[in-house]
Amino acid sequence: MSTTRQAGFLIAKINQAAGRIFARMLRERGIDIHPGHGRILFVLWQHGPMPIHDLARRVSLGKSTLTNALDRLEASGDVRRVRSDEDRRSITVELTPKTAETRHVYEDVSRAMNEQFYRDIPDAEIDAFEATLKRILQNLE
Amino acid sequence: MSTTRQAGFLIAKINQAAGRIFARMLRERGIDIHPGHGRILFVLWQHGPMPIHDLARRVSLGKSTLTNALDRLEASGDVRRVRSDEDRRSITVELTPKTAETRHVYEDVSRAMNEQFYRDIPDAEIDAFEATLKRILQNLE
DNA sequence: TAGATTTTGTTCGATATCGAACTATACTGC
DNA sequence: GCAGTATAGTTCGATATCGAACAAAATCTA
Repeated sequence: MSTTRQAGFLIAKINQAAGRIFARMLRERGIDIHPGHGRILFVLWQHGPMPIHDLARRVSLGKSTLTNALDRLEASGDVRRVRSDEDRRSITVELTPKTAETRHVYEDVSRAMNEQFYRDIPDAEIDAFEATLKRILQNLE
Repeated sequence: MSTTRQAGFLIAKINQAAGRIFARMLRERGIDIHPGHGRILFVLWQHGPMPIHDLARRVSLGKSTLTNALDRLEASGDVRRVRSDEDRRSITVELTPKTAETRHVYEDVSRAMNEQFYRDIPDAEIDAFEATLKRILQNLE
């Protein structure tokens, strides 16, 4: 493997920069959501209610991070925790109606973010790029 | 821009997962360096001493984050802060000889990390991928 | 050259993230 | 069924990261 390979470094930089920009955009629109929490809502919007351990896997955050984040999202009225009947250990996380409003703003900002992200990059290159991202993600899981 | 675009989300996930793996690998080899601090050392190894504001730009971390991280790296004897003579506001950060030892381990781990990252992905695809990463980084700066 | 502006770094308070240890519940093999 | 193991979440302590406000030094402008 060549020493010129530096994907981890580049991705970390991009993530820092993109996270700052994304948080600022949301803040300017009156939504005070940290990117990590945004990812949680995003997954729940996409896939519906799910237990915490599934959620942790899908957003790639540690369990204890989820506990903390869900405490906060529950206090602000965005999600609910429901203990499962089949498995009394498991807790299902579901969105409240309140989040339907923020969803539009979140998606607008995501779109704007993507536009900046991919400015002047041809569609074919973007497709290839995202395909590689998915392969890398599989390699890490 | 299609709604199927989700680079930010994928990159955030990859960054979380890769960061955890990277930190664990370093810890197992007796080096207790958080990925963020590792990036700082990496840049200094690559480019030599530089003022804090340049460093912040190159690692894509906020100024106040750098202050904190450098306090820690200075306390552990890895870096030194030297106030510049030409510009009395500016502080140059330089590595101490101590870090020469950790550099080998860090580079070994980076290599191992890259291998896992890019497992089963052809070289041509990797080259294209990293080229796109660089373009995206420019779009965010 | 004096006052305004810009740049550099720090301080401060708030929050996110992690791993290790823990509790409670479920499963498994005998 | 019972002892041992595995799994789901939480708690706890340590650390990273951020933005806003600040202080000090340099630069610009009139």
